[in-house]
Amino acid sequence: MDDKFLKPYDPASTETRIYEMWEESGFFNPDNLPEELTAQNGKPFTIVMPPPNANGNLHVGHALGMTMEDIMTRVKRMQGYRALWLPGADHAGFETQVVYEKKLEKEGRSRFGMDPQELYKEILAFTLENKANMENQVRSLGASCDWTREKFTLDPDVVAEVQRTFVRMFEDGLIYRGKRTVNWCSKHQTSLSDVETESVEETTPFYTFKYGPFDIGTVRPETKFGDKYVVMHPDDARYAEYKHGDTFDLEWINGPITATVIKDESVDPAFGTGVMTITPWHSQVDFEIAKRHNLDIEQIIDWRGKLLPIAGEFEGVKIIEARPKIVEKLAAKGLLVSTDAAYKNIVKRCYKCSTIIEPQVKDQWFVKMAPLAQSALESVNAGETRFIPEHEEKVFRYWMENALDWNISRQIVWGIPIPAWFKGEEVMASLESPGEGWEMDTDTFDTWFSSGQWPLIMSGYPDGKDYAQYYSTDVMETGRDLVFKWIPRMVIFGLYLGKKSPFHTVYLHGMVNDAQGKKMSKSKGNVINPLDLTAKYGTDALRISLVIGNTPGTDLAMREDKVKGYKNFANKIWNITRFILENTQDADLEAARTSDDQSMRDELDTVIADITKDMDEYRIYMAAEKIYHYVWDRLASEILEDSKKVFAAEDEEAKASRKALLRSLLRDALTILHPFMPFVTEEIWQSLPETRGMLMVSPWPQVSAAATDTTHAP
RNA sequence: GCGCGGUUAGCUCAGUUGGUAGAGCGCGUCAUUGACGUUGACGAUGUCGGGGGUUCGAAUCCCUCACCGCGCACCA
Repeated sequence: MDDKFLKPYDPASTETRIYEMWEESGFFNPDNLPEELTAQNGKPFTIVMPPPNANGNLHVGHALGMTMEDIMTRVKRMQGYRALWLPGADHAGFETQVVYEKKLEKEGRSRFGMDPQELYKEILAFTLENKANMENQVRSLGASCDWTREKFTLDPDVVAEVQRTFVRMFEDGLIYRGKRTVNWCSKHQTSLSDVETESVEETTPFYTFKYGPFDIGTVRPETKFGDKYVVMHPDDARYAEYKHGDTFDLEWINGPITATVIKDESVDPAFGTGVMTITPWHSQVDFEIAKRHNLDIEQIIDWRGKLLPIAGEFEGVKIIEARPKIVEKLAAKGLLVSTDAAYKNIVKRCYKCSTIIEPQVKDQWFVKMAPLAQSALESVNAGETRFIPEHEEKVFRYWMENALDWNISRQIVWGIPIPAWFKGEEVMASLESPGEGWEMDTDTFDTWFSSGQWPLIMSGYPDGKDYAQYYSTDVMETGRDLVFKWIPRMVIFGLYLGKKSPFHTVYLHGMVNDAQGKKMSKSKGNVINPLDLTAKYGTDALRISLVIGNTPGTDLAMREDKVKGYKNFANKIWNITRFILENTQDADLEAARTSDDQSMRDELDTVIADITKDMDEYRIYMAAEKIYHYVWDRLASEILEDSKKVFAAEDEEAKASRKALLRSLLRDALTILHPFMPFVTEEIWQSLPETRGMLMVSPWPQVSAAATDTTHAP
């Protein structure tokens, strides 16, 4: 017996060595798997790793995802599949640019005024450094992914493919240039998609002003300078005397103006006075009304959030400061009818800096979502994509049924350039310049535009050697929060480009919260760093503590004492091995089995069959718990205790039988535990006299048909 | 307002097609020079959110109410 078993299990001196052995073996690449392993099955099994953002450290949510994906991959590999887990890294456009801008701020610098190319180079250097760091963190979690196939979203071939998709969609009429209302962040100076904003309910005073013969309500007096249309429902009897197109003169903020009556069915007669004025440039709804009636659309607020010359004396004032002054002025003119100070409304804010989003009208590229969403729904209806947990499918459907056209233009440098060209009013989508006088778009793609194509690109689309074999992929394992941000986009692109749903199963894990179940956040100071935990308790302990009791889609409260408990479990396995090796030095592994021992062997077979089924059905949390119980409560507490009596007695046949049995149980227990706790199990495997090669590529135990039939409880 | 989820032991949560409630941690008692004190044995604590229904039988299926969490939202 190896002397190392005389001391407690030491993850620190084990994990790096074991990982290097695995990585050097080449078995993370399914093309290299031993023939005798893949002979029984040989089918591909593919998981695409959600590419972590290369702009910082992994958080504990990453640790959960990586663990789940690694478990699925390892089980399939041991079952003889050509298991391929494809790692990647995301440049994470806006996210990374925000991180970098914060860094610049700390250094007293600003992106504005910097040469864009210089800024790009700086962020690239920053990202590449973080990317290497991130990759090592993924390794330290034990991830058995194929690094030889790793891609970065800014690799030249990826960029080229994403740009080709844009051109193709433009040619197919699925992408258009539109002058439309966008979510504008005046701090970050870019438009944002709807999923990059958050809506917060806030108390904002609701003012009612006299507007000629009408009373009109607003929470945004600062936008009212250009309001020259007054809108009401066509069937509102109170205003029947006013006809669509009537004009009238009135006294307004900066003097007399002429206003026009507009009748539009979108106005709710029950809200306020049933009359409103509109500011089409700074409101989505107003913009739609203006378009329906072909009305003038005028910008009031500039891109920095300051009032334009139309505001007269208020020109150049920040809107937040202008508001009370405008109310004051209207009140002085006797035009303020009432103020409801307790009014609650929804304010949209930038999800990164919480700056209030200013709707602005801007020329941007939009993806026409309706036909794409329709195909995604049809695919799900046809059962081509299955959600775990099932109820998440409803969330997916809701998004697909309500998908608005998607703004993919970002006014930031850190991203994939949009291959679009302008010449006067002319617009072209093309990888090359269409000719003289054409200027390329300076905008970059929304990151989801590239990450939406990730399963395709990672599996070699359109003509890579892997593509036919590994697309579509098997499982997409990711966080529940991405069910409407990322999943729909992957399905859409997968169907559009690859003609198949990009994965047959979507496994969504819940969010990892703190011990009290509260969301982790830097401001609360309750963030748990997974690497602190692995350093303290070992990676295996962290992995299995993230898995046991964690049902898909349900949030997990991360408690350090739980990790500590599973560190004890890793050591328990270590000591089980010590006991067995100490007592079976002279074992004949082929010794005849007593009937007692045969029934113990059958019992493990039943457990194996049971957890194999759990794994097939993605009940990973349950499989893990069953193995844990078998190893600790049955094997250690009962079978080992019983064995002490057998060894102390005189029955030589029983002793010989038991010795062989214990070795057999240990080997299979290590095997089924390996996907969950790969390091300690591999380390022990390497020390068993009867084993050859690596546990990582040892076959998953085969059990008899009788054991497989677990439906008939005794 | 719409949607989704949750409500089970002090805490965090399981409970796979309905068959008299489980785990970990915590708590209590006892044991142990033992493979392991990073241990073992035993134990206590639950009207399974409330109400109604279906059923021989409901934590589990249906209806309803309450509360908590999350997401979405172009009511000025």
